[in-house]
Amino acid sequence: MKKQQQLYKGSLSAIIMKLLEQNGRMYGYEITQKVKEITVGEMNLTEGALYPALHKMEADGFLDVEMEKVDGRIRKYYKLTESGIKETDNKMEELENFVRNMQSIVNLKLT
Amino acid sequence: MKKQQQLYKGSLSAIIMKLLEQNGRMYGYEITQKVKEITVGEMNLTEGALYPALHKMEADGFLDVEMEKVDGRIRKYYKLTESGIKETDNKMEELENFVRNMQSIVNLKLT
DNA sequence: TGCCATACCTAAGATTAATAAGTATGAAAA
DNA sequence: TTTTCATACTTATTAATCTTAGGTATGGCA
Repeated sequence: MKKQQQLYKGSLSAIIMKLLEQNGRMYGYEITQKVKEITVGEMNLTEGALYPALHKMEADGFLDVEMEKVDGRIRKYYKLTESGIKETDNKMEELENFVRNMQSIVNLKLT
Repeated sequence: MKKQQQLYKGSLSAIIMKLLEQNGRMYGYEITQKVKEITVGEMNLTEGALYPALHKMEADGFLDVEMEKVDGRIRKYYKLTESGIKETDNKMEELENFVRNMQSIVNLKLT
């Protein structure tokens, strides 16, 4: 049993937005699975964090939603709005600056 | 006026510990100045976050304190304990894993 | 039948940083 | 000389964001 990577608080929205940017549209559960897949199980987005985050981003006008019934189950597909695309760029710049600054301070070893 | 970099929550203790590891011992105010200097003003540790964090790390046994009076002012010098050194390694490994995973997900552009 | 994966949801709690306010010294500027 | 600024510490309140822990429901498989 591998140790779960804890999320640094503030990074979740960047993850969501970037995945939506890359994939066009996704539904919540799909996002959790994608993150698990990409990080080989090291990161696990909890649903208790994910869904409220999606709702907030929608309320903020960064995401649009489409409901679809697939195999008897409801899926809510999210995609970035125009404003969401801009916000994605902002978030990414912030994240990159953060990592750069952390690099300077703590001398990260990234293989 | 440059935009201040917000801290991703969870990163503060890693910053403090790594600076103490590099510099042997430091006092609170010195840590804030060091971070400002290294990041060219982009990061600004708020004192309301820093001091409580130092107190908690001391309470957790990761830091030792020495009080000194310099120029009529009290300074509290902190240094890592044995347990603090181990914790520093853990924190750094976590941080590196986090950045690696973020790399895989969002494709960070680091100059 | 019961369990598991899928797919959504929310309430309560914990953690952690920001904001804002305070105390105090000493040096430099007005 | 009075005020302002940098130094140096402190704490309480607020805000943001995640975890934990529950809940509902469908459909496939053992």
